[in-house]
Amino acid sequence: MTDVKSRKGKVTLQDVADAAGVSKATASLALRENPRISEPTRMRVLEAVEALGYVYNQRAASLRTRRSYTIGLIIKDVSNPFNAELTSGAESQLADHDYSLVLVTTDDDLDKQSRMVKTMLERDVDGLILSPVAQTTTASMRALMQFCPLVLLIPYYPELAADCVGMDDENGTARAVEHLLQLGHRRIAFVGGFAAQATRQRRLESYRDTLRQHGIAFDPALCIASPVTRRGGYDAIHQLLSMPQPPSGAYCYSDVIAFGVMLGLRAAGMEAGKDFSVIGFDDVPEATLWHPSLTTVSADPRGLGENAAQLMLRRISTPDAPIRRVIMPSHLVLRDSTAAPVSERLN
Amino acid sequence: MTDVKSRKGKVTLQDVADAAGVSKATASLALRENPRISEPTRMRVLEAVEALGYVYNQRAASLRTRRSYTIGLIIKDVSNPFNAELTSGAESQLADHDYSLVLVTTDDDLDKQSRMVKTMLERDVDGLILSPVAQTTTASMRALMQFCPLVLLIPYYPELAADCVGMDDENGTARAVEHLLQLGHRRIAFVGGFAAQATRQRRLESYRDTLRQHGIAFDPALCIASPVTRRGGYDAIHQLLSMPQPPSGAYCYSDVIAFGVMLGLRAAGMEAGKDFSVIGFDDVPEATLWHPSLTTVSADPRGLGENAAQLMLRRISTPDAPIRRVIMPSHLVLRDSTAAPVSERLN
DNA sequence: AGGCTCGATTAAACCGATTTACCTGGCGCT
DNA sequence: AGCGCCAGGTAAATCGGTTTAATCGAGCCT
Repeated sequence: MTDVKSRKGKVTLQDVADAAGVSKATASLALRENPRISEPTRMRVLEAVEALGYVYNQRAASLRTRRSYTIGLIIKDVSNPFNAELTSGAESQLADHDYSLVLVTTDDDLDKQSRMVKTMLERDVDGLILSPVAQTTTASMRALMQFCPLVLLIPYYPELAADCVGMDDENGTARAVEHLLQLGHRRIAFVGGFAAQATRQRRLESYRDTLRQHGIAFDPALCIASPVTRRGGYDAIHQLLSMPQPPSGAYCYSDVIAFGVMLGLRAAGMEAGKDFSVIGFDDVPEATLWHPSLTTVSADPRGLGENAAQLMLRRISTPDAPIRRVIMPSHLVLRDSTAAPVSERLN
Repeated sequence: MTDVKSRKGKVTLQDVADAAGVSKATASLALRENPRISEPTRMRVLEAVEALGYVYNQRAASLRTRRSYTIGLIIKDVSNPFNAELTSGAESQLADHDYSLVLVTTDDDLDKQSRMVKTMLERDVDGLILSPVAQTTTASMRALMQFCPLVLLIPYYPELAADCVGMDDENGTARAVEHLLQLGHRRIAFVGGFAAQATRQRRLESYRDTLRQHGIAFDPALCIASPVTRRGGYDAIHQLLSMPQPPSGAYCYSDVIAFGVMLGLRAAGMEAGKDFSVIGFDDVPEATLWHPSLTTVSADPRGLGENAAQLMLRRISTPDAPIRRVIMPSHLVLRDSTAAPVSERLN
């Protein structure tokens, strides 16, 4: 019986070579299936590997090959379902190509982001997929690109020549707002997020444009900023309902916000899809399951992660390929949280 | 202006040493704050680092130091909220100690798990946190432990001398079943999971014991196996409701299953917390938000991840420390999905 | 002046692989 | 016999750090 644990240190390629009666170089070439090594010799090496329980040391190899087969993913937080799906998509895509995912989170803190980026560079990842926190400067990202391939996630920076994958915020927003308009809503709130967020700016602009195209004036009082949490949505709807002329529907910055809004409605004795219409953004898995189920803009977070990984792999294999920006299509998923406004039905 | 990108290859420690007019050894020692290097010299090195934009290569260093500051986390799937929380807890705990998390998933497939374990060993992680798929043999885990420190997650193996963190399935289950009994339920189903799962075996046993202690015979027909998905719960409740003597409540293997059961009830024109009682396990964030909110055994997934990371860090710093098994306490969270059975209320 | 200590620095070995350039023995050909 | 060529293999350099043992000069003592 071959006892592996009896060896104090790890088994190295040199040990394998010795056992097979060849040189280290030959052992290396044999394992990498180089045709210069004859079949019988290769077999002897393979047997030695088996007998000694050798495990290849990718880390040592990477020093020479300059490939770590490791990609860093920097996001704000894994526990939220959108990011969890995104991570899952990226991980599986990378695993399919023998890359590993190093996951770090920033807690939406610029300082922590800087530290984490530094850590990743020191870990010598082959590339970095980054979902930058709001305050990240384009200059710092440009600097980062000099150190390793970079793929940007979600809030995309048009002025930065970097691969990125974002969502079609404009189209999704337009569909959502149009849906509410067609149902007969005239006072439609925009709920959640903060002004600094680039994504929110695009959606807000699109919301405003869509309203204007339908001859409705933009009312800043209907636009509520809030943290992207259920609590944020909960508080926002409370504020909206206590207005002299409350809205009859809300387009929310994210599903999470929309859930909060729905909870707030319930607390106020109202129900989404009956007394008030709610639309979210993201289409997280729970959206189907809420009661009522949530009408939302479907954003396919897993697809985002997969695409980001693919862009990264492409960039690594063809460093000089032209910049590619992937805009993931988003579409409105009609469910039960939207209906004609009460006033309309009374007529 | 110091132009970093103009350098073709990366800036190496040798470059720094040259710029500072010292040897590579001195530069290395200076950066690691070795007291043997005088302060003025250290300053010169630091300036050179700054001027050249040097980034430390942890990977190269690890070859000599035998520390990669990297921990592998192998779970079935990140997209489910329980695992997402767990991952988040582990990641933040590791990051606090300057370790990075390499995340891989197995899709609950033994074969993929083997491949991933191998990949992690080749990547030379300092330790492995593993949530083994059901069919994993103790022998294979024992073998694995000879290669790197191992912390086991969730389904713990009492016969294996390994650090592990699990949940108090017995106590949680007993509380859940007792709650239903106290409400007056007599026919209580056990829903979800497959017989091969060690965790399920423990819960099932505890369910049976609790019933017996209260003088209720175990009815195998009330025990439904199913995949751990919403669909699984949905189908199971359908099957249960079509029995001649259907149960009046169900203790579910996980919240996800419980959600499926609630959906199935709704599809059958019934409502949890009114016509039927449902208890879950895990207390995922959505549990609060369902309508009705879910009574469930709270399992603190984030705490599990944090504890696993802590065990790993401890094992690395003190390799000979005695084995530690952490059992996370679980307690019943009463919400709205449980109530006295209809029959009881008619009396 | 010679011997000693001590603090600061460095040369060189090392970690575990890859890769290049070189070596060697046998074969075919003239 | 002499030559070139080729298949198969290897020595040694390399990647970018760490670490040990040696060096070196200055200061102190007698």
